[in-house]
Amino acid sequence: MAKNLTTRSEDYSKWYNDLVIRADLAENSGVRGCMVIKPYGYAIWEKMQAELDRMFKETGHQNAYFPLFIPISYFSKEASHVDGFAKECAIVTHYRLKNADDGSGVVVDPEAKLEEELIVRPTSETIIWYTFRKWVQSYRDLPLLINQWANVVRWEMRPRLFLRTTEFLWQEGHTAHATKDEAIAEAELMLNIYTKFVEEFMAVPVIKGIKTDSERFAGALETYCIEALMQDGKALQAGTSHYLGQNFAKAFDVKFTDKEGKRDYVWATSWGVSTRLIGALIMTHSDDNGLVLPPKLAPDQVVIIPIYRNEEQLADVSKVAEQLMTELRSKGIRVKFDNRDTHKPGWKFNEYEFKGVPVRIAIGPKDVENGTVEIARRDTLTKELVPIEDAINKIVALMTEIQENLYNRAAQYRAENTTEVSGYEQFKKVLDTKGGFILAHWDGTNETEELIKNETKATIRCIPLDDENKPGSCMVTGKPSARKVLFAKAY
RNA sequence: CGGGAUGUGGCGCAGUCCGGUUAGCGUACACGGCUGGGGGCCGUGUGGUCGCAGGUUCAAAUCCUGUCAUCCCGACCA
Repeated sequence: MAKNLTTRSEDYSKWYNDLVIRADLAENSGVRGCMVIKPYGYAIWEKMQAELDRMFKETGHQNAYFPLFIPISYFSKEASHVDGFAKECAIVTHYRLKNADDGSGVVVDPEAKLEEELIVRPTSETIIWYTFRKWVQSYRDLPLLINQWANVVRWEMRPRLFLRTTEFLWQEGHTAHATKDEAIAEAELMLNIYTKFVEEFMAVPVIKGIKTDSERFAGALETYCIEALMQDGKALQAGTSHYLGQNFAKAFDVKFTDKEGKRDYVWATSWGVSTRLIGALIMTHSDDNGLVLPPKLAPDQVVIIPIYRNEEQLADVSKVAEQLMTELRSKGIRVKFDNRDTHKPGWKFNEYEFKGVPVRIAIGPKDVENGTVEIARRDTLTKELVPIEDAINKIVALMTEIQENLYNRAAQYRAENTTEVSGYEQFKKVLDTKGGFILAHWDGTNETEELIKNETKATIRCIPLDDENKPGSCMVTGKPSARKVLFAKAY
C-alpha cells in the first residue's frame, strides 16, 4: 500500500500540497488558519453528514440550531470548561466600523463598544445549557436529545488544513437525561455510532477508548474517543463523546422533577465529529496517485469515459454508455458519464484518479465492436476487459469489494504498526524507528504521563475499551498497572 | 510569542549574493492545425507597477530601513 506515502507524509505540508490540492478538495482561504472547502471536498462532507444524520435520527435525536455568539458571562459559569477554551477564543467587542479620520480606510468605531463581549462559539455547551434550562422541568421532558450542525471557531496557535483549522464544520450533540446511567449509556451509544460510521463508511479502523485525566474534555467526567492510525504512523482522534455528569446542569441550574416529585439536576452528554474526518479519510487511504475514496462516501462511485475519434464513434459509444449508466443507476449506484470533449481520455483517467473515484469504465469503438467494457478499480489500480453483459454485476460487486478491501488494508497496516512493549527503552526505540500505536503499561498518574510526553512527544491516546485487561507494571516507574494503554504521537 | 524561511503573470519557480538592454522559464489560458485506448504534438497569442512604504543611485526585482502577509518547527488542540 502506498509505497512512498509514508516517507512523503513525514513532511506534512508536502503531503497535503501534493494530494489534497491536486485532488482539489480545499485550499487555504487567506484568513488566518481558515480553509475554503472546494465543491468536491464539500460533496464528500455532505455524504458524511447524510449518513451521520441518518444514524442520529434513527437513535431518536433531533436537529436544532443555536446562536454563533455566546455572551461571555454564560461562558464563565463552568470553571473547568472556561479553563479549557479561554486561550483559543475569538471575541466580539464592537458592532460598528467607521471611516478613519485620515481617510486610510475603515476602523473600529470606539463608540460602538459592546456592553458585554460575545464569544464566537468554540463549542456550544454553554449556550445550549442556558437554553435547556428553559426546556426542562419534568422527567417527562427527558431525555432531551439534540444535535446541531454548525461551524465553530478555535483560535489555535498552529492550524493544519482539515486537521485543525481556525474555523471548522462539525456536528455537536447535547443531551440531558434523568439518570446517571442513562447519560453514560448515551455517551457510549454515540461512541458506537461514530465507530460504526468511521469503520463501515469511511473504511477506517479505530480503537475505542477513554481519555486520561489530562486529555479529557474541559468540563467532562469521562471522555470516550475513537483513535485512528494514519499512514505516517501518527494517531488522529476521529471523534469524541463526553459524559458530563451534572457539571453543566449545576452551572446553568437545569433541574427536573422526577416521578417521586424530587428535584434533581439532569445528567448530560455531548459528542462531536468534524471536518477533520475528511483529513482522516485522505490520510488513511490516499496513495501517490491521489485520493482513494471508499464507495460508500464517494460522490461519484463510477465514472464512464468514452473514447472516440469522431462524432459517429461518440454516438455509438454514448449509446452503450448511457444504457450502462441507466442500469447502474437503477441499482442505486452513483454514476457520472464524462462526455466532455474539452479533455482527452488520458487526462480524464488521471483526473478521476486524483479524485479517488472507486471505479472507472472506459468504452471505445473496439469495445462497442467486441461487446466489452474496460473496468478499472482505484484501490488496486488494476483494470480488466469485461463482457458488457457481465458489467452490471461486476460493478455492483466491486462496490462492496473495494469498500472491504480499503478497510482490510487499513486494518492490516494498523496491525503491522501496533507494537506491544514492556520497557521504556524499548518504547522509545519503537517510537523513533517505527512509530505507530504502542501498547504499554502505565501507572495511571499524571506525572508519569507528563514525563513520557515531555521526553518522547508521545501521548496516551486512550485507555482502550477492549477486553484485554491484563495487569502488569508501569514501563517507567514499575508501579502496578491494570492494563496496557495506547500511546502514539498525535496530530 | 520564540526559532527558520519565503513573497516575481492564474498556479509553480529562476533571476537577488556581485544593481545595468524590452524581467525569464514551466504550466495554465485563447486561437489554428494534426491528434484521441494513460496528463499528446507543432505554431501563434493574451497576461507581471517583482508584497507594501520609504531611502541610496545616472540606474533597483536585486542594496539599505521599515512594514505587512504566508509557510515550516515549538508551546496549544476536534
